Amino acid sequence: MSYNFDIGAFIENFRNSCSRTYEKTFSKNEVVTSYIRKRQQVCILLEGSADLVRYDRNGNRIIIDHFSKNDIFGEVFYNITTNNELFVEAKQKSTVLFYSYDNIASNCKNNCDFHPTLSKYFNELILYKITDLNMRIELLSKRSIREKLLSYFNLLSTKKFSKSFTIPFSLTDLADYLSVDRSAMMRELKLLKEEGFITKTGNQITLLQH
Amino acid sequence: MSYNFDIGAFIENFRNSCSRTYEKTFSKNEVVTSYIRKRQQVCILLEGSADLVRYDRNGNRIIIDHFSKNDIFGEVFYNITTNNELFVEAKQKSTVLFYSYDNIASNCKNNCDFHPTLSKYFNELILYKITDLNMRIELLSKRSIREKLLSYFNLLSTKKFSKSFTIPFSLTDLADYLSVDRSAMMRELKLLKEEGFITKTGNQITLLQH
DNA sequence: ATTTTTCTGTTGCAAAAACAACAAATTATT
DNA sequence: AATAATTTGTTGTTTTTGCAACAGAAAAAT
Repeated sequence: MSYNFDIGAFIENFRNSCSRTYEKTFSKNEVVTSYIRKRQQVCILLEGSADLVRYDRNGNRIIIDHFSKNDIFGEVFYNITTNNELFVEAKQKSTVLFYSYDNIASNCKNNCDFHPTLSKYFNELILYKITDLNMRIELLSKRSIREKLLSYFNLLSTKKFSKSFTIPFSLTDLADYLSVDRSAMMRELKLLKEEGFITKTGNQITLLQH
Repeated sequence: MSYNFDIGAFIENFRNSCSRTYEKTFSKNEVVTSYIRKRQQVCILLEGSADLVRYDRNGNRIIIDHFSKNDIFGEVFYNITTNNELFVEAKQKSTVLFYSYDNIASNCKNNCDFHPTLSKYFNELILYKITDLNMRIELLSKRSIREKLLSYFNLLSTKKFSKSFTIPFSLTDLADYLSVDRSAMMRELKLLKEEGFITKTGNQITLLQH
């Protein structure tokens, strides 16, 4: 995600200005938070990467969302309707800033610099989140693995302003993200290479004009 | 969508209090708006129903989102990254209230009652929108037509607090919404009936304990 | 009231995806 | 540095889905 304003710089400056926020660091595979009951927790990923995942009855893991630096997440964004619990899992050593939505919506009583400013940016933050979710829906609504892969690659390419880019996942996780079988996806990747759509070295992809 | 506050009543009271908003009525299949370039347009559906749709190269129609009374939509929520144009199409006679996001984010210079109040509720509105999008992602990430159907039915059932409910789509549109082939979906519906998961009379579905 | 259009329901067949199982390569861990 | 664990890559087989084509029902238009 990239914003019109420099949220990274903003957070750097303000992260310690209110005692009602706190930071915590998580190691790989640790559960950052789980979405169970309605809490007012909002989280910003300061460093590292994390996934929002669900495990269904069949034991399939679904990566609902993937977060990287400066992404915002939390239960406020996700009214639970299903019985299944959702987890945010750190994919590597990650630092997360926690704060309460109450202190954004109403005013933080602490008279701090942090919350009013965040408040001001909060709208823009969630509009970007919506854009992100819409893109995800567009990906998932593609009818074949090939189309999903190519759409996703185009997306990454557009973000990087380059025909070459790195997949921010392991291929195993990419399959869960696109909600397809991993081996079927591998087969399709192979075909895309053979048919001259892409080149691939490890997680580095280059889109070719076909 | 249902909100904690009565947005319907709010809109009824305030819709005419600012000259910077306007209403328009559309007949069935008319294009309400299209998402092309970055405009500040926000829309609320006062009456009727409408779909956000896209047509891809293969001529497939994808129903990206489905709107009913009091739903909010507009380009602000959707940064266009693909080349494809998006349309909002009225599914029946519909009335839409248009206003500008500028008048929410900054203050409306008109000194009206409408915009400040909307401002206040806007956060909650978009948080509900996010919840909706997340549910959609959960549906689309289901790996089979059967799972998609059952998840969607469970959702409708939960919303209505009843095992019986009406599909708010034609079956043709439902297939586009779940992003599956219509005939394959019909086949699966038939199997679900035969195997005692559901009963179905027209668009009325009842979930049975299996 | 009749015609036209859209929607529902079905089916055979082809194509695509999932499942399963395994070897090789890479990355973590001790 | 050696071992364990995870990820990548591959392929045969089964299952599911998409495609195509059509008839009947329902809804909309004239």
